[in-house]
Amino acid sequence: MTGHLERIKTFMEVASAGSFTAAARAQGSSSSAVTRHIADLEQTLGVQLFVRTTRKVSLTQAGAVYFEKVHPLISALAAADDGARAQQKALSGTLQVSCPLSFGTRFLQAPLTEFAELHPGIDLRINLTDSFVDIIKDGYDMALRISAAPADKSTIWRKICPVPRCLVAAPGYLEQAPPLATPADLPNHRCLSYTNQSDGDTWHLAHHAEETMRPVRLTPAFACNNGDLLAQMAAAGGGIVLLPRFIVADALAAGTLRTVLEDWRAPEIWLTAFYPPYQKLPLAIDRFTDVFEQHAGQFGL
Amino acid sequence: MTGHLERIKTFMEVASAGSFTAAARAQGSSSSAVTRHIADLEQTLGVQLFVRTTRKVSLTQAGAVYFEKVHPLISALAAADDGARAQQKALSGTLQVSCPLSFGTRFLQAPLTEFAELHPGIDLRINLTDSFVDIIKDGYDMALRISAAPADKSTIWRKICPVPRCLVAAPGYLEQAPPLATPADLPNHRCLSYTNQSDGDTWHLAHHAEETMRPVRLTPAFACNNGDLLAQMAAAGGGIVLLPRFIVADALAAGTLRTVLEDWRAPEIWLTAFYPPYQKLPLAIDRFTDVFEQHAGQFGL
DNA sequence: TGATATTATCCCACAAATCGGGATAATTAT
DNA sequence: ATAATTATCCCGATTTGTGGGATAATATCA
Repeated sequence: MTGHLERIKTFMEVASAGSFTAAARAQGSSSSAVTRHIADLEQTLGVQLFVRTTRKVSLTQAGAVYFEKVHPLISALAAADDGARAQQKALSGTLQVSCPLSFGTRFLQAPLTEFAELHPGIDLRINLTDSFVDIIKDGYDMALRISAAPADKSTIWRKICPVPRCLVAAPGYLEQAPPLATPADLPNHRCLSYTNQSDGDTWHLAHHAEETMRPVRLTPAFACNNGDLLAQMAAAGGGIVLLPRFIVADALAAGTLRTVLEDWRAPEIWLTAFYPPYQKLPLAIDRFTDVFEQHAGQFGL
Repeated sequence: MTGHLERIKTFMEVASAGSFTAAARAQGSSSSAVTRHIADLEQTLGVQLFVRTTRKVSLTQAGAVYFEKVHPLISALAAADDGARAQQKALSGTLQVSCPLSFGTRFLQAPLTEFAELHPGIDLRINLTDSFVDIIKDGYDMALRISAAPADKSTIWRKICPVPRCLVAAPGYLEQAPPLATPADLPNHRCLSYTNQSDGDTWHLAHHAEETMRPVRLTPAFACNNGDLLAQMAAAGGGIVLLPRFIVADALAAGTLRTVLEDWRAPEIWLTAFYPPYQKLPLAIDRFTDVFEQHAGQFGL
């Protein structure tokens, strides 16, 4: 029962050549193989496909009908194979990318525009969200994330660049707030926590180049999974917040926020690209990563 | 490289089931077989079809495209197989039959009409000719012939019924002709020979129930490959002719021809059906033979 | 957080299918 | 009549495929 397709191919060869031996030659096999292929096919179909003497081979009516039906199918199958082969190197189709919202609205336009110009055949689908999508289940080709240590073992990931963070608060808040000289003072403050990663209610801070991080448990006054809204809350005097610098850069320049505890640093977090566990990335994904990384140097994080 | 179709089937099974082991169960094989089928397919296509961890299996974009292309093709292939299977028992399609002209014009209408009523799905193609067609090359499903001993080894044949022959001449011819008492007198006569079979210029005759035939070499006055025309020539006084009785029956009744040498008989010839060298005849051919044989008893040959 | 269960993959020995070559019988061409 | 071509059959050898167990990874559940 195995090798059905090969038998059909032999059948088509014989039908075209009009001879078993000619088909064997054309196929690079032996005449016994051809005989058996046809015999087996006739057996499994229960129909005689050829009427044959030792000198003449001719399609039966059933054989002719079968040939007509099967011929375009085999061609289409081969075409499907070729199409699949081409897909690996295809710069077409769709490219589904997930990206954090705050980051995407600030930095994605330039690389996207360039990529779209370079590869107009690719249909870019960008999903801006701050939640961690299931790359495999939801069919993403790439997911950009800003996180500490990629622990995901079911994906491929690649660090793009570090994302500096800083502690900020509104000048108005600080004026009326308790003193703030070291992280030990933080529990007395209103702190706004980012609730996407695991534990937003604990900050880890280290002094200068000190190695070990010290955990600081805070009493959250407000929690949100979006950095921009956290920054707005802080600017409105909501409290202290630990955020990527790029999110608060404008507010810092405008003076609506200012940094606190500048001598302390939080653990490094990275802009990281996650991919489905391909053994070899399709070319389109590769190209997108190239373009994106090229722009990453100019983000000024 | 062999077993491509089986691999594709496994691929489709996995794509549907969303799991290798589930596909293995559904297919009645082992998970190792499934793994290898997919791996081999990916190898030959050069594309990763599934993105998989030990817990999740998901189609890649290339895999999804391949699935969409391949799915209808596999179904169509299976349908083609089923179609071929049905052909053996099909009472549809065309039935190409060759038949001698003189015979066909006299006896074919009734069985054809009945068969057409019984099997309206079959497209009957009757070719009336007195020459021996190449059943295999010209794609006939059946060829009726009137001949002595079927020597054709590349076909299947089946005797339907004997076709009595008789020697006849016009009364007008006989009045002015030399005496005719035994075959030995024939060389002195004008004889009309039928030139389809091998040797029309030699008649073999035996007296009564005598066993051995005696060859009589004649001097042909006219030769033709059509019995009706020979009969007309004889009726016009052209000479003596050896013809199937059914051809001259009307002329005998009308008196335009009468039999001679009634005590002598020519070798038996048979109405015979020839078929392509099928190992098992398709049902449509069988049915046609049935109807035809049923009528053959009433031909009154 | 730790233990359990599920899963894809790898490895290995065994079984099965396939192949090619030679022999055979049939048939056509010379 | 002879030779050449052809489909088929048979047989030994090779290739291929398979299933079961082991393994590593991962998700689920307590």
